[in-house]
Amino acid sequence: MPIVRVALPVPLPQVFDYLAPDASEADVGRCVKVPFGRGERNGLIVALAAEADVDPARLKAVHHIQRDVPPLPPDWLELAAFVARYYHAPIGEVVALALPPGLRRADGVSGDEDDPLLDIGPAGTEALQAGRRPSKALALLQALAQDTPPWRRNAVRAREGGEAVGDLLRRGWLVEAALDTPGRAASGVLPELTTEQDGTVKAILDAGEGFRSWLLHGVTGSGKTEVYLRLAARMLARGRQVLMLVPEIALTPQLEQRVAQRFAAARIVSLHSGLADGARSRGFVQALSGRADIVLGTRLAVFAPLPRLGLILVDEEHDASYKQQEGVRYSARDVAVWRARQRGVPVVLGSATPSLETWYHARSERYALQVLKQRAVAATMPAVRCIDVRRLKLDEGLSPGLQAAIAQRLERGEQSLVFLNRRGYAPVLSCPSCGWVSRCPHCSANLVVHLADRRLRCHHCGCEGGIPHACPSCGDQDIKPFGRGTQRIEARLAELYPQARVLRVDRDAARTRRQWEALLDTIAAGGADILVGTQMMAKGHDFPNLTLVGVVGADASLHAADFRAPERLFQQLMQVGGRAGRGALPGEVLIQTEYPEHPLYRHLARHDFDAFARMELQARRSAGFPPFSHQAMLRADAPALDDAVEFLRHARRLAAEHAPDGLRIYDPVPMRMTRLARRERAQLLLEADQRSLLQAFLTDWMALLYRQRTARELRWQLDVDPLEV
DNA sequence: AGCACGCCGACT
DNA sequence: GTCGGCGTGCTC
Repeated sequence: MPIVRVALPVPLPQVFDYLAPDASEADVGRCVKVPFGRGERNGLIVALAAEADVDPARLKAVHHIQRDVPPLPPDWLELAAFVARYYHAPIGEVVALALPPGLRRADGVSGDEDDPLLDIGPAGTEALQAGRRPSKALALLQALAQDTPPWRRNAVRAREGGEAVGDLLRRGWLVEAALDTPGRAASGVLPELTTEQDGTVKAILDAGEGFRSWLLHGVTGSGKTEVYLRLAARMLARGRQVLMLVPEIALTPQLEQRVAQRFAAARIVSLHSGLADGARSRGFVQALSGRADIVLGTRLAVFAPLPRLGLILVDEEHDASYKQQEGVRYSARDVAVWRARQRGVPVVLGSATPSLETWYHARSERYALQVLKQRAVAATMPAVRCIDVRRLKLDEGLSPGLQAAIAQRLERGEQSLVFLNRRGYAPVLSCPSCGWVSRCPHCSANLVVHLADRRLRCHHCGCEGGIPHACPSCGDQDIKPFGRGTQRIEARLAELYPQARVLRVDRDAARTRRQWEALLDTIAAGGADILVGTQMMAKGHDFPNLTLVGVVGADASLHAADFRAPERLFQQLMQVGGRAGRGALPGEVLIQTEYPEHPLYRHLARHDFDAFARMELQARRSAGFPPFSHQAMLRADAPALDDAVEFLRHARRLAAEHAPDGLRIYDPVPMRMTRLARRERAQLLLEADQRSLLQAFLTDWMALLYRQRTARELRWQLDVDPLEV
């Protein structure tokens, strides 16, 4: 009687054995429905076993094996096992996170219908000429007629008014086109490559098909995407699949559009958490069955099964959103590199501001390096200058120099951006007479003043209330917002330049994708003169008429406790600086600072990422921080801090008993933001110079910790390679 | 994580 | 006399 080993979505570090009378080796990698406890669960068969690990009398039989979908291949199971092992997460939780929810339910997935290539048929050509009355169907047909055929059905569907695609097919306006190679470019004319781009493409292709990690370090505007597309084209032409990871959902539609335009014949699947269950399952199954040619998505797309995988691309590899910050805390970028090695394919990590880990790997020749120094678009790097604000009288945080620069842009009809990483009107409301400040009742944070909708709001737990008219503590009427956020800057700019159109771009102004796109459209259409924005503005959009970026309040990150703060600040400033002068007009970046001589700003002014990276790595080397050591963080949270700390002390004692030489165990400390949403949090840092030493220890330690019984209100989790310490 | 079992305080 | 508090233990 065959026994199957099933991974179940429970926080237990084991697999569970079941009887499966009709199971065979061909069922490994299939989803199953099994009885569990007194209920039923969906899981994944990860292996066949000859004998059960437990008393055979305890075995139950599986309820149902899902055989409508091809099983997940062995390399995928290995990938899940690796992630479970490396991040010390239960295999069942890894499987639950990697599989689309719909698929896991194992109750029939309609997924793998083909995505046919379409062209305009004779009836369509007739309809275009017939001068019919306007309709949705005709509008779509007309839009398509402006474009180069063929198109994938799904790509047509994704267009504006694309719901009419079925209608067009029924009418015969669109017909199935002949098969084509997916790597063929849609439009005959490709953008010409710069010498650098060309060299990079050649170097990566010439290195062959085997595993290799590449860092593609290209300044903003150097045309990294074009390099990705050329590489992808070659892989598609060879009949291979391409996996392309991007940081955030917000940026995927644009890229998807561009990829779809370039590779009309390719079946493109996009995978991200914003997708409905059905769409996510469909995409996953298309990848699994080998029908999808390109999988484009956010970090969870790294788990897409790809039988013909030929290349992995990780765009903006430094981006923090590749690291999951809850549950299984995996880094999609690191998993991508592992996967490339496992499958023997190249992986290209691209960034204008690489993470110092990646940059170090490239310098120490573990990764191959390709550099793009020139902007592909006809534009020079922006001039970066510090405004020393130490002896200046600021007007709501704006220096005379910055104001003059803005006024000059207004005169010339160009756009300015004031960049400030703090949304709201003011970070706190406070009473000057008794010292009361607006504190969040659930977090160790202040409530932020939002004057736009007259609310006090906690940016950490989301709780909010009205703005009091008098001090809740002493009754003084004279309570004031202290400090500055985007709303306050926006208001002051509107006063200073009444003729200008001031537009705020932050998470409050762009809460939905629709709002965000509307803002981008307004900016692109020249409907704004001055932008006030947070880091949302730093990413990937071209505003040809934007020539000035003013940076306000950056100094705060200069002396932050987190050793990665300078890295993030430099990356952010370089990214936001890259927004200036991407068209024909030269750009200027003005940084208001009290430390105009700070090396970080000096390197930034010279656009010298390498010098900054060398300096920062030197500091990390002497402090023994990553990448010169490897870290893991055990975090605990409970209603009372003492309980969290007590658990970590206990964990530390267990650790000390088993600790090998070379493992550094720090003391449990409250987290920087101790209280969050009514829970108090503490953490315990572990560090070792050798990754293998740390990993071996963690395996033993986790086994001990999983056996501990803890109070019900205490929660803990391990974070391997934590981003925030 | 769920969900049972199980043993002590204030209620129809 | 019971409803329900959460400690403890288990899930193939």
